[in-house]
Amino acid sequence: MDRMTDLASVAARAGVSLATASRVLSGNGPASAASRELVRAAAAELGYRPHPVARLLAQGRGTRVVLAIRDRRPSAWADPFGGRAAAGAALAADRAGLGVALRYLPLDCRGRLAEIAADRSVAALVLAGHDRATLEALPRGLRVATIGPSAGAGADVDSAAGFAALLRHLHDRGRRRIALVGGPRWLAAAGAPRRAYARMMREAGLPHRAVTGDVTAARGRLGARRILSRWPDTDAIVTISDATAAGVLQVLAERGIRVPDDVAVTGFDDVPLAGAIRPGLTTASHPVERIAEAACQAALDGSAGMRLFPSRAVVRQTT
Amino acid sequence: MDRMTDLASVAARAGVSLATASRVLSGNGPASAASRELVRAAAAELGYRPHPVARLLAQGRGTRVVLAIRDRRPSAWADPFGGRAAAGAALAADRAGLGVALRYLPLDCRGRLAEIAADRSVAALVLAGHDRATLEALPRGLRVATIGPSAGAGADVDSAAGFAALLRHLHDRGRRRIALVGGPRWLAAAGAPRRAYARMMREAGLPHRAVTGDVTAARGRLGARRILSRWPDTDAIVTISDATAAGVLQVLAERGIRVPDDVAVTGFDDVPLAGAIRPGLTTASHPVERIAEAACQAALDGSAGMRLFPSRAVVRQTT
DNA sequence: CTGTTAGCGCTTTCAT
DNA sequence: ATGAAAGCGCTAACAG
Repeated sequence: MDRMTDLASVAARAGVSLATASRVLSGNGPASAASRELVRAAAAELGYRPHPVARLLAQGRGTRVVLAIRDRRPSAWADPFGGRAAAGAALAADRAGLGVALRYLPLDCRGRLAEIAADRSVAALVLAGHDRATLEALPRGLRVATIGPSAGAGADVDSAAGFAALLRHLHDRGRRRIALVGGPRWLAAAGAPRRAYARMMREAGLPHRAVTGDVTAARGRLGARRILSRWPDTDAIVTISDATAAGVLQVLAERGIRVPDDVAVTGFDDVPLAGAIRPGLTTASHPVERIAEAACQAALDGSAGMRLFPSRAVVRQTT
Repeated sequence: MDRMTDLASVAARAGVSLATASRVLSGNGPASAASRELVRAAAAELGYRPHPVARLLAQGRGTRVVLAIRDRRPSAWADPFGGRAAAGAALAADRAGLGVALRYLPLDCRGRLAEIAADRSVAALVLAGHDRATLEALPRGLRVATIGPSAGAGADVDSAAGFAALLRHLHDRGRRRIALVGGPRWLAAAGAPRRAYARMMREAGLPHRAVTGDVTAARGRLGARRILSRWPDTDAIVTISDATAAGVLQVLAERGIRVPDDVAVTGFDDVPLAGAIRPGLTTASHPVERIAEAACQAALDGSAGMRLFPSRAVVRQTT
């Protein structure tokens, strides 16, 4: 591969200094219309391509954004959510000439965060699954955005609203004994649904029937069994993940309980197969890629403020 | 944030030259045990962290690996496969101090490939969905690995074997009139299953019954209807994606055709919900993350040779 | 508005 | 085995 043309060649060809060429091509600093024209032309003729790495080094900025998920399970990236987030972030990073790296963070992640901050190849950090304490332990001097609630910059999905919409839908359909297979405390994403459920039940004067699950079908089965034995007259079961809902559906089918006639069921997330199975799973869909994209963008821009994305209820046949 | 220690400080503290410090810390070039010890100690005491960007610039290498998928649909990244591949690649890239950028490539992608090659921030390209012509159009002087068949470096899933295993399983269960909902020509990943099907049917002396679909439930429904009207005595339907299989299952259910008693069905890929629904979908599972990881690694190492990963049949209740 | 000149932090010849 | 010095390609003060 023959040597690629550099800024110096462009400057020479345009008859201006290196600095001027840099100014017009990078868009920073002043430049007369005349030289701007000259430099542009020279760059085009020479097929000049800036060298992002050199630029970043000179500016002291990093080359990649780290997308980190804090979770109890080291396999957290295997969740359907993980891949979608990675894809969204990588798309956004690409627009900035950067790349994204994935990291898994244990629940206690102070050390890891410090490591990330010390890595000068890191341009920004996008954090998911954090709690209050994590946010406070965030090293200063590191561009950060969050996926999920936080005071700083980032993006989030309004899962409280989405979950509430699902509950309201059930209520409208006449369901009054609604049970929840919620998530464990450490699962940050499960907090909003749990609170939305508690609030709705309280306000509507309905009984609070919650058991703890996670995001697997196995725990969905377990949850359903517990619910049916503790509250046999339950007429709806809401869950925090589609897989959990699928587990619930299994138990219901085994026991000859009709869905949605006897018991309605809802999932959460709208994974690929949710709409393809029969009965189609009522759930809420989340623009995960766009959320990750927005968070990535926010981290890079250093813009403060949270952007909230909708959690849209998708009514199918299980309700 | 106070200024971070650089190599010069380490060298000074160790009482050696910058060059020597560089040699021991980067592991390239000779160094006496004595100075090695000195430099290591100094680095540790100072909490020295190398600056990856500077290193990469000095070496003239890029900072990110581009993961590009060639497809007819610009939305290709939204496939379940996309996110998993992105996650795997980002994990591998991270280990090398790099990041991953995602690109969509149209079927005719020569221009795009040239662009990628001209971008000096690109350390390597991992290509998926390519065909023969694409491989030949690959710009020289660019580290490349493929996900999918190729003569060079990369990783692939042995989907021919996986699909054949599924067919053999059906045959063992006594199925003799097996129909295929295949993929369109342009969908590279559909080639191996199609050929495996054609070959198996021929060798077993069974009738060849194939219709064209894609990776959606809608085309699965359409495919199933076509198959049932053209070959009403079909006793098994194999597909190239779980969503397609789900579509097939819908049509079968609508018509009161029992699964697997009357007709067996198989999917392909083992998406998250495949095992959670009832009847559980028989399919083949693919270590997509590990494949992307291996391809990424291969591209960065510049190591030639393809690594083949198994496509493992997962028998559940639809067969 | 423009040119000169130092860096950015590390690698890598080239002598010694 | 080691050191001096020349880059890698670009940006950003600083003068003018």
